[in-house]
Amino acid sequence: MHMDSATVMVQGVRDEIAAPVDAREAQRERILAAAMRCFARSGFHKASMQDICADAGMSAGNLYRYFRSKEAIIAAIAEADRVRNAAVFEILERTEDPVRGLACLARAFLRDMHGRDAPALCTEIIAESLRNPEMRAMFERNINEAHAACAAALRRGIERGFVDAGIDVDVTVRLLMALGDGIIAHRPMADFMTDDRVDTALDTLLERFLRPPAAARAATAVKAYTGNADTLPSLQPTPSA
Amino acid sequence: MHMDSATVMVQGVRDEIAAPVDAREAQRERILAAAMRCFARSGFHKASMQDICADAGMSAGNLYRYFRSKEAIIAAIAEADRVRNAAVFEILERTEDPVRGLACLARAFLRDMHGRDAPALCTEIIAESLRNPEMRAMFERNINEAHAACAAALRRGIERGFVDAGIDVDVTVRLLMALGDGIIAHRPMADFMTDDRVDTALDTLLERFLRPPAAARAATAVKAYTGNADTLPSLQPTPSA
DNA sequence: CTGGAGTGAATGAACGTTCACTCTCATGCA
DNA sequence: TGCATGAGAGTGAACGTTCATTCACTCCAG
Repeated sequence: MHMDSATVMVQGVRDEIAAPVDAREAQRERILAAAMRCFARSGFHKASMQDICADAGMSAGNLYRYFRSKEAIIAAIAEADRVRNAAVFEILERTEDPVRGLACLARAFLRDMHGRDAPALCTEIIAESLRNPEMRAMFERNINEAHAACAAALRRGIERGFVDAGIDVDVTVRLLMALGDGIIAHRPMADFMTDDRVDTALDTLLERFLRPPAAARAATAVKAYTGNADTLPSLQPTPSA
Repeated sequence: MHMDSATVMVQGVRDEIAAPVDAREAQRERILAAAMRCFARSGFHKASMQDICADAGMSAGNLYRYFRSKEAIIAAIAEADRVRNAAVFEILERTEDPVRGLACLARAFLRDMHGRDAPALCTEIIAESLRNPEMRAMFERNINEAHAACAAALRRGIERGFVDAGIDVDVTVRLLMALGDGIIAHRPMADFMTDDRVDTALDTLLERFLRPPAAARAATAVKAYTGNADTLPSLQPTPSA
């Protein structure tokens, strides 16, 4: 935080300090990568600082020059998770039809959460959030951002006739998030949950759950979704980029 | 295990040995209850045996007379969880329409998983299953039982026209389980997720996701679901009970 | 020669587990 | 009845280990 604003303020002499700052940041990220592997392998509390040091190829004393404590490392990981997630949720703002947007987002989310480490880490963060108040505050901030983005998209979709006006938007959004986190946790334990089968089923679920019922759709002037489930959503051109 | 079969074999003289065996079992359950509180509060690895002893009102030495190790306590808790879950999934076998059966099951499941401890414990078990192979084996046995029950119910429902024949049964089942576990984890962090709002949304989701599409339904001779979402499923009379 | 990068042994606390011990009480024997 | 016996319930200090964290130290570039 301090680093970031300092960097901006001295941008004119960036060359003088960029090297050391970047080196420091690179070391921090090396430690974070090692910590994520260890935490995914053993959990926050069973993984020891010695494990992280060994994985990062670094002595304990040196590691403590970059992170004040184990808690600080955990917090940094949760924050990195938040930033990465926030990026994924921007898909919704660039998509006209929120149902297709959610399907696209789900694909991106599930692709991001592949591998051995990501699911274990994600689930560990949630489990820890249910007991550690500081972790919970962090996770809630994360999830409230995502919730706001999804809810706004759904309400926009309702106005434009893409989405059933009868749904309970807040509960629906949280149900979909719960589904996402649940899939992340369950997928590594079921080898038949391949990407394409899950994608197809999720498409069907989203289309049927969120679309206005046929009767209501017929009565609506706005033409709602009529394409097939395999088409990617048509992205709106983004004015700023 | 040994105790159980022994008890059966000497049932004629049960009075002589019933008292000590029951006392032992009562102590074991007292320890398990304490351990569940501690594990829910701090997680499997951060909760210490001293914490559990204090919560159970018992010395460390005595506790080890009832459980060989901390791992053994964790295993016993996971097993108890499995047994309790298996009971809930029997609802499906007593219900003609699996969509209503799943809605009913979801209600029972969410009611069971209330309180402060149950969600934290359930999530902790899943998180631990993603790294500890022994815990994973136990959890997979648990979930495969449930999966089989759900999948059988859905296939039966497809034959009878209650459920869309086009769904991917295995993936759909696992998606619904993921949704359930996700709700358990998310609900404590969102106070608007009240029982009735979640139940209503889940009813809608299940009805729309699983029912045959309107076109297919009209072409089917079997009359599918036509009741409203608030009605409880009509339970079939169970021949054995 | 100064200051940041990096080391690794040392520290005290806390961990899971063990063990020598006491207490209680039903039973066997006088 | 009165007493010795021993098995099971329960205790809590002690064990060796591992933990997160610290610190006196070396190294090296500028």
